[in-house]
Amino acid sequence: MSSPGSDPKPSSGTTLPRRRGRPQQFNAQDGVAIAARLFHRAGYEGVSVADLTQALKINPPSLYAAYGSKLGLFERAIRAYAADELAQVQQALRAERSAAEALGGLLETAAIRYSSRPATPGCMIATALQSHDDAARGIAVTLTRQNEALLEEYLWPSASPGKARTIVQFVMQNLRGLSLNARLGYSSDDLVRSARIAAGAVSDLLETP
Amino acid sequence: MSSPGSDPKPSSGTTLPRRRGRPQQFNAQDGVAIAARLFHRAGYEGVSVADLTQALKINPPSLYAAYGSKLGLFERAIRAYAADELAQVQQALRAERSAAEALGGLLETAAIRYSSRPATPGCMIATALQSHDDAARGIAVTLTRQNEALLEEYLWPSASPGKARTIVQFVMQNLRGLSLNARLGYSSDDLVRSARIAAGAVSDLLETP
DNA sequence: CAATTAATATAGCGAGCGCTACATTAAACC
DNA sequence: GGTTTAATGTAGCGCTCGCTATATTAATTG
Repeated sequence: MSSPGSDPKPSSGTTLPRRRGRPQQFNAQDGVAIAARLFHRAGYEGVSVADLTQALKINPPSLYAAYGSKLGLFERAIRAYAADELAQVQQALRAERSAAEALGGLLETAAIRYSSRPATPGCMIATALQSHDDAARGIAVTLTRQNEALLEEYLWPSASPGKARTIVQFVMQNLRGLSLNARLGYSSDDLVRSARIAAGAVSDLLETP
Repeated sequence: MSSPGSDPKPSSGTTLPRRRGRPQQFNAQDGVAIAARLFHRAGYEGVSVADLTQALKINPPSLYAAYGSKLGLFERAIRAYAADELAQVQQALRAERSAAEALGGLLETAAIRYSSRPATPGCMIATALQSHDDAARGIAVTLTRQNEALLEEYLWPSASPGKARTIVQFVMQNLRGLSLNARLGYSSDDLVRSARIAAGAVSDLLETP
């Protein structure tokens, strides 16, 4: 009966020998994913604790026991989202092709991603960048700075540091514009068209030394 | 004593023969300008009625008597802002030069405008586009659609309707990205550099028929 | 001078917010 | 079984939100 293997919902990746006390009746990781969807759609302040507890089918004390606070859950949600996006982006960059092609692919796939799930349009991080809550926005700023730094380092073999910085800023500017336009309801085709124009400009920049 | 000329603060542009009742002790137009600054900085939901009454040095009933509601004041504020911006944009477009130069100038001056007043960075409309309040966002969407339509019509002599639409979407995407980057604290030089890259892409699009 | 009209100041309503005290329930330990 | 540990459900705290009822003040009107 008490064998570890019978644990139906291990909240961590490794199978633990189930702790004492009443077991958690919901999966905390699933909760993060659900919260991420809500926060992506409506932003940090657009989602209330009541919304979250209703979506996770738990009561407030369970949420606070599991995540500490609304902000704590938001941080876990946006970090999970960022890790997911980062994996996709790095896959786009790691492919054996030129930096121009890679950045073009990055822009184009972003355009598609931003508009492929109408319930969660745009980029969650770009959306969170404009929260009025200082702490929530701070988390988004930190994540976006990390992504900018990563892109910049990726470009160092292909461009001077200054030029890399310029290109990254232009790319981020367009990604953020794409995210906003996706949230405004622009079609996937429209977004891809605009992404390709930006990609062309990046390509020109990389070609002229 | 009761001559109209002695009216110290006519709330309307025309000098009225002062109505009956206790006179308004604040200038409603000034109030709109002050509110516009607050809303520009912090967005619709980032400014409370208490913030507004404190900034206008009035009590809530006076605000509601003058503007109807917080949303009413926001609408007057953002419309005033939009009219102001529209005048500057139309001046940029009306100049006798090519569409490419005009759009390039539009992008560049926007980059400068968005970063010239650190207390109110970015574009107020672009910022308001992401409010969580449906009514406030709706007003911003309406204004931005009007601006898009205007830009599109401006381009009709220079490009096919489809191409005009594409160019406008790309320009708006970059304006919105510039606005967000301005709010993130990017320097004026950085913004202008990115704006010029976008302008170059627009120029290319207009040159290739 | 009243009577009328309108903007003011005081004070607080109802609702929603993030969050928590408290008692209860369900598991592991001995 | 009894004890310990932890997650749960109920209920509601303190606060801020947009907004307003009420009484008061300051002007025009006759």
